[in-house]
Amino acid sequence: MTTEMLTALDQAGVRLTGPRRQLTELIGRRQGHFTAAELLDDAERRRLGIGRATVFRLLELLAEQGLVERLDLPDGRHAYIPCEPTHHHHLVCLECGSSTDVGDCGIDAVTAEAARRSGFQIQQHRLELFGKCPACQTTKRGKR
Amino acid sequence: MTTEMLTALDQAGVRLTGPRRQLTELIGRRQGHFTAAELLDDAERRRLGIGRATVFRLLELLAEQGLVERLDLPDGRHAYIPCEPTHHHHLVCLECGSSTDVGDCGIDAVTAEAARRSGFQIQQHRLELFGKCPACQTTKRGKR
DNA sequence: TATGTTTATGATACCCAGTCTCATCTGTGA
DNA sequence: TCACAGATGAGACTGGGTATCATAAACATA
Repeated sequence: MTTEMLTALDQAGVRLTGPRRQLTELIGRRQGHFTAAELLDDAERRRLGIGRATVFRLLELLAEQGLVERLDLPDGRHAYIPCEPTHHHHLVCLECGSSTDVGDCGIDAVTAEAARRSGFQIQQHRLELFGKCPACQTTKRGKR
Repeated sequence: MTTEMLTALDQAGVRLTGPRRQLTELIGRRQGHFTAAELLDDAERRRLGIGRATVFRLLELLAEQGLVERLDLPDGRHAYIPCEPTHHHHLVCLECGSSTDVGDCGIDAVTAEAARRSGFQIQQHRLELFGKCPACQTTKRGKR
């Protein structure tokens, strides 16, 4: 995944700097969603000397490329989640934080129906699903 | 709407204080979504002497009662929107900020399908639709 | 391989939304 | 009208994110 991100950044015409390589590496090691603060912690723990601003700048870049998405957790926190740059929705496990992407699942019909009822022209939508992943269902306890 | 909010607050067993009456009044005057800062501005402009904390406390209270909902706008800002305390979704006009509630529109089928594909147990979902309301479609320009 | 330009960087100050604390005030039930 | 739990405002604080700016590093070119 790290390599995917790096090639995507390269194609976007930005420089492949040390900090960017290291941070994508760290993102690759994480599974599930993570907050900017967690990523920054990772970097500090390894004494990479990477600044706050650089972390946010990279996340913004990755978000622009659709390689990462900002997520609003039900508890109000913000998280980032690595993903494929196609339109999709996230299914987030509230216990362990892991997530899966799901494709359309018929959401277009829903937006069309809402548009019909309201007269709105719908330009974008956001659907986030929260629950319990298969692993956490069987273990009865979250991994984290 | 102001009265609805007040009776709901009363039934929730909290006190109907001056600041709460004034703030629900201000919320009633606004149409569409508003940010906490805007509400605070309203209060300051009228020299009501209402503190930041009180505004946030009231919004939290109203949110608990389902009379107001927190919304994450596409630009990342947070807004609040007055609404009925039943499960529904919001359709928000990106031009004038007005909004409508829409009922289920078949979203349950979508979440069921996503659950089937992923194996997740879905506990909650959030669907937000953004677009252009009928009025803004005809005027070609936003009201705000 | 050296160079020069352009982009990225880290430090730090800052901004904004929201929360916490605490002494004071006020709604409300008796 | 009184007593007191609950609400208030001021202001400090937190946490996520941005702006600024002098310095450093990537990389196209020679």
